Amino acid sequence: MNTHLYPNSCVVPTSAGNCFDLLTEDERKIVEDNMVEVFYKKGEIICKQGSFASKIIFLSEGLVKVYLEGSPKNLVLAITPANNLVGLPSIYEGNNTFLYSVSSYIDSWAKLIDINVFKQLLRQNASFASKIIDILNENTAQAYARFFCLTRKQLHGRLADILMCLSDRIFKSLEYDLPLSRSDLGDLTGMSTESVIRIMKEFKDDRLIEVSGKNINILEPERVRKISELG
Amino acid sequence: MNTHLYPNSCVVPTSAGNCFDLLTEDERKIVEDNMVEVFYKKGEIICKQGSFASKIIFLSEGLVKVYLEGSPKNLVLAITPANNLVGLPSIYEGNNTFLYSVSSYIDSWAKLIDINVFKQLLRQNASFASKIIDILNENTAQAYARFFCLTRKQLHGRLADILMCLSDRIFKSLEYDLPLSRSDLGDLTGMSTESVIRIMKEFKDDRLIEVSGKNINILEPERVRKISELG
DNA sequence: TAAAAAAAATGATATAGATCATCTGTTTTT
DNA sequence: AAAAACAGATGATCTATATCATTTTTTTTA
Repeated sequence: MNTHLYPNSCVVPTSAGNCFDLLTEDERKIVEDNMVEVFYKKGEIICKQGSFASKIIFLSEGLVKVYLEGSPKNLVLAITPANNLVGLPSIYEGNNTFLYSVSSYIDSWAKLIDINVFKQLLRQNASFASKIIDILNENTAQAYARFFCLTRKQLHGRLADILMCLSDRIFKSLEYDLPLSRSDLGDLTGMSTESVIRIMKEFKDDRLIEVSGKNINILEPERVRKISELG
Repeated sequence: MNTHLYPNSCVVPTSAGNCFDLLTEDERKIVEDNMVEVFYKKGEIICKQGSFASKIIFLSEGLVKVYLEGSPKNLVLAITPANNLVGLPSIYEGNNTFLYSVSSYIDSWAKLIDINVFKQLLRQNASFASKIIDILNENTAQAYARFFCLTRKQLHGRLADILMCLSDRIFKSLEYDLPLSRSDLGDLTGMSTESVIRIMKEFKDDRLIEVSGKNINILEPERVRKISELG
């Protein structure tokens, strides 16, 4: 048994975009009527850990990070691209506060849905509830993979994991313009900014990737993947 | 913001024991008819990560660990006492294998419920589904707390966290006979056996705890809690 | 377009915690 | 009851990675 069962841990695999298709016409109308769409500038906080959770967040455009607050360093649980739900764990009856904070990496749009309306839909529409359970389980699987990545892999593996994850799941291309700083990457991989820079340079010197400024080009995806798997 | 929002991360707070109360008489009958009760000796594997998940596990008696397999070291996600459901994430439609392995710390009894029957109940009984969502969210909150503990706290904090967690949530007493070896504790806290022993000795020398063999007595719970909070 | 601020880069140093080696008790197994 | 295996304990050493200090480059602001 090795670690190759936990690749691409930074982000949830599929989108929750179509979960509302399972609602009836009437139910969709209720959602529409109890929803506002809000714009967030790059870097803004969308929800704050510990605050009262009155909304479920559907990210319609953008890219956000989901993180636990901690001093001196936060812990990034996931990065979430467009068409995903955020804040689902706060529908748990015993806890009506946000488990985590969410902030935007880039300009983003979110639809905020009233949490009581959402809960009511869960109670009355079992196939919708079933779909939400699927999404929660996907999130759990991702969190476990990430948990494994950050606690069992070392720096090279963690950075390789993130680079491939961004390529596979966010940008869907081997070349991409990273909207994150090296310090953001450090946050994401649980390592210091300096270590990110050093290991990026190693990867560059080994001709695994090409880096110029914000542009990343993965030259040897299979070798990078190997590094991510071996930790 | 500090870490005191994530205490007691080793184990899920409440029990799932009563979730079946939300079923109708007929539904409960269906569960009974599609369930077997199995005994597991101490140390036996109850389910194996990656294997086909055909059952949901309800632990009726005992104490188990839920872990991800990894070489050279596994990652313990949670320890779960009696009256809890295990294996819920495998009800996710896209993935019918166990996300994790489960093995018993002590002799245990489990009721194995057919997964398709379970899924059918979710689809037809929305308040049952809603309760299962609550349980999943509780598990998620616990996993995040543990994630934080293992990635942000250092050894003293992690060991203090486990000792208090066992006291608060499993044994419900400041004094308890630990059914785990020092090496199990290392697994649980993500540290080496030697470090567990060394830090236990420090706690003992500081008169925070009393240790004789398997017996642990927490003399200064508030100070131990403080150490767990400060990392 | 100059000045200021932020991000990236790099070398030197420090350290938490693992690993290794060894020893002593304590259970299992034969 | 002897042998073997295991759990606990302790000191010495090693290493991955953080932290600190400084410099260079890029971006933002005035």
